Amino acid sequence: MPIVSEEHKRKKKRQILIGALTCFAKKGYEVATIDDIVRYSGVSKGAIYNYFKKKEDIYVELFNLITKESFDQIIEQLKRLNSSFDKIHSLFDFYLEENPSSLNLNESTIVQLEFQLSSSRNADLMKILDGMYKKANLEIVIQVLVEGIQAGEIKKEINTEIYAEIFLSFIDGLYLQKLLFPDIPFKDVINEQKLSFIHSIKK
Amino acid sequence: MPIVSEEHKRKKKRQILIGALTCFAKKGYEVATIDDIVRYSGVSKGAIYNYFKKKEDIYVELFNLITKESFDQIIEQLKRLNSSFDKIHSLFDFYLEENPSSLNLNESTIVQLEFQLSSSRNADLMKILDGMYKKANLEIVIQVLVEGIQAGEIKKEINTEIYAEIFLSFIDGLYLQKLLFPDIPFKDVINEQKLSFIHSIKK
Amino acid sequence: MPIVSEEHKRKKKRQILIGALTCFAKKGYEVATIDDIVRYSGVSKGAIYNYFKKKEDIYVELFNLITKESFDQIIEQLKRLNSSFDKIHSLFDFYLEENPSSLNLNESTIVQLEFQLSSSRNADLMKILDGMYKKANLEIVIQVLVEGIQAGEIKKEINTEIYAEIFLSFIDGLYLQKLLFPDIPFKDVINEQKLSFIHSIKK
Amino acid sequence: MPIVSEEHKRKKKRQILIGALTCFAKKGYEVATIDDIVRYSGVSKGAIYNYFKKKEDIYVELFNLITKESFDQIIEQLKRLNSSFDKIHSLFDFYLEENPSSLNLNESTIVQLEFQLSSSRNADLMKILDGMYKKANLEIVIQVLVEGIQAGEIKKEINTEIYAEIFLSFIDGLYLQKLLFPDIPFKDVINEQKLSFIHSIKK
DNA sequence: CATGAATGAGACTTCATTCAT
DNA sequence: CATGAATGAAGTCTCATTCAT
Repeated sequence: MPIVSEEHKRKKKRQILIGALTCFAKKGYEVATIDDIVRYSGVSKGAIYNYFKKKEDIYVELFNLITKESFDQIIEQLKRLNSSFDKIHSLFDFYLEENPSSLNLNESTIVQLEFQLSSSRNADLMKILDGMYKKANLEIVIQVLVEGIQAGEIKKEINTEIYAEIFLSFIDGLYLQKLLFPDIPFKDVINEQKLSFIHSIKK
Repeated sequence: MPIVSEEHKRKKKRQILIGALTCFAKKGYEVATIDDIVRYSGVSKGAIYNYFKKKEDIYVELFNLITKESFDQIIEQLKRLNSSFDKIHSLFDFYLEENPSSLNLNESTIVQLEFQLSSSRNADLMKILDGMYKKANLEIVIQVLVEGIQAGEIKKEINTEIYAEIFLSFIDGLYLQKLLFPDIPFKDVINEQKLSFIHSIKK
Repeated sequence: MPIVSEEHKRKKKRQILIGALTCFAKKGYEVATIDDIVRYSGVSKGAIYNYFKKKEDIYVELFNLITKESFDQIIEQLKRLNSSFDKIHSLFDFYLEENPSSLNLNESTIVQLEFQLSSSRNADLMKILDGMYKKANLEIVIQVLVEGIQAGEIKKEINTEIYAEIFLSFIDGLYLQKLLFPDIPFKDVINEQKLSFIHSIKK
Repeated sequence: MPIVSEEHKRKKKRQILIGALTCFAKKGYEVATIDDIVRYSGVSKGAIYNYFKKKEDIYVELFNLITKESFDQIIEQLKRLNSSFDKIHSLFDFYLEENPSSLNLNESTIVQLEFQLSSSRNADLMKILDGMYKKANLEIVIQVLVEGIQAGEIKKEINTEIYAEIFLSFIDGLYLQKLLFPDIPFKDVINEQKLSFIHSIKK
């Protein structure tokens, strides 16, 4: 099989990462074993170590993948909208609806949450998260708010960073709540907060 | 008749739990070892196993302890206040300020977050969390809102559960954000969201 | 069993080292496994790691032990002799006769040879060997020669370091030859070289 | 008829062996990996396994190669000399000077030493070494001594085998010492031993 | 023949738990 | 009850060897 295309390599890596996603989501990074990933990805142990030098690297690359894919999707989604408020609606909705990514949203979410926790204890992970996350999340929201101000739709007095933080805190927290209490009517919770949020920033 | 007093036992258990709190906060439940707890608590390994049957039991009891102490404190704090809005202010502030508990707040917070994540993967933990957490958090907020409605300070149309969820999601998320970006002006973020929140429910 | 005497600990360590000696001698450091050492020492895997942080540490401590024991024995043996030539005879004989140490001489020899080879490839090992070996071997021989000069038995023109090197090279090489060709009459080889050596340095 | 010429095969094999020589010298047989050999030889892993059935075979053939080349060189060198003492001088000098072989002497030396150690633990290797080494080394020295006796230059009472052993022990040991203490003035050590040796056998 | 991706046995090491003292 | 040495299952990772292309 050797002398294999770059394409093949990328596919194999993705196959491993998707297997790892399920494992890490189900059991958590520490508890999930390489053998679990072997089982879920269908890739042999040796092959996994051809693509990743150590378990942690799988974790990091998986986080990058998840973040990048959701980032791309948000960007795509926002491009199609004009009004800032539509965009804000869209942001609120984004994180909580199934989307067409090949990555399972629930799995991605829990892995992302755990990665964030891990990062708070590990300087190396933190650096990665800092680079990825800030761009991928904080900046997007700030950008939407800034555009809204420029378009005269949003009050210019508001501190965009603070409102972006409010938004992200709410979303992150909602993820957690959803994990814990799957039965709560999250749609309604989102809608109420959405209104509240928009009301606070609307001109 | 026990050979050592119940009092002594309780003290020893607490000593272990406080050591464990630091360990779990610093490294996470899976990575922290019993030997770490030995080091941090000053209690020998054998003794630890006299008080707890397994590592997980330490985790569960620690979570109970943290939850109970913060619960007691909140209740205490709320009792001293009359207006519903004062209580809501107080709730917002509670989680983010140092408080007089013997338990370190930052440590408690990260352990609680991790426990919640663990719960979402482990039915046994989930049952414990379900019992504790709902009471200790959701119900408190709902209770404050209900009292506010009865006192005529808060709109009676609002769905108290939804607003309690909004509150908790925001707080949980803020915890995470704080772990990740310790430099952000959280006081301001809280104040803005506080205003937003109160505005939405005020009569 | 805990709260155990230092004596007990030293014994256990020695038990492990003696097991390791056999394993390393039989298979070589790289090929011998921790499980081999478990089998030969009768000490469980976990216990071994209570006494040694890693496999290499066993190797190093074993080398130290072998070196120290043979050093002590040589010193003891030399102390009982007066004439320099008796001492030189004794040195030649020392390495090739069974001695009363609890350590098997053949095993010790091959482990020492391998350790020397390893050292030439590993700076850390080299440092250890440099400290131990030089003192333990080169210095002893030089000392005997210097005393012989002072006593007027040995020519004062000779370079003691060079003759010590000749002696050690011969002995080291003889070890190797003995491993390879156990049937050769080593006693005779030693005797001839002994005469030759003494002749060269005798006043 | 073979698809590639025997000549090509021999060249490729030699290329692999020379790469392996560097690897085994640098890291030792056990620690050096096939991938190391791939890197150093520039021959792909699959190709290596076309020419050698297993790693050990590379080791054995490498040892054969080294031994044969040095054997040929010594023979060549000795042929040009007449006096037995010149030959003995030449033998002493041979092992410690750079020579025109394509094989690096230092690398060859350490690989040879390690191979000898390995042999003492492995009957298969021992058989190979027994065949090669005895011819290549012991016999050469004996032959020179015998010729010296016949030529009336060397005492006829000496046991040639014993003196050959003395010579080889000294050389082997000197190799080891050189690895361990590269700074020692080996030229002087050799010269002294040379004189000693010749003095003992001279008529 | 050449290539290098794939395989999995097996190495080292850690750590929750037990138990002799 | 307290202690910490002992245990061994189980995890991560390496690497000789195979084999599809």
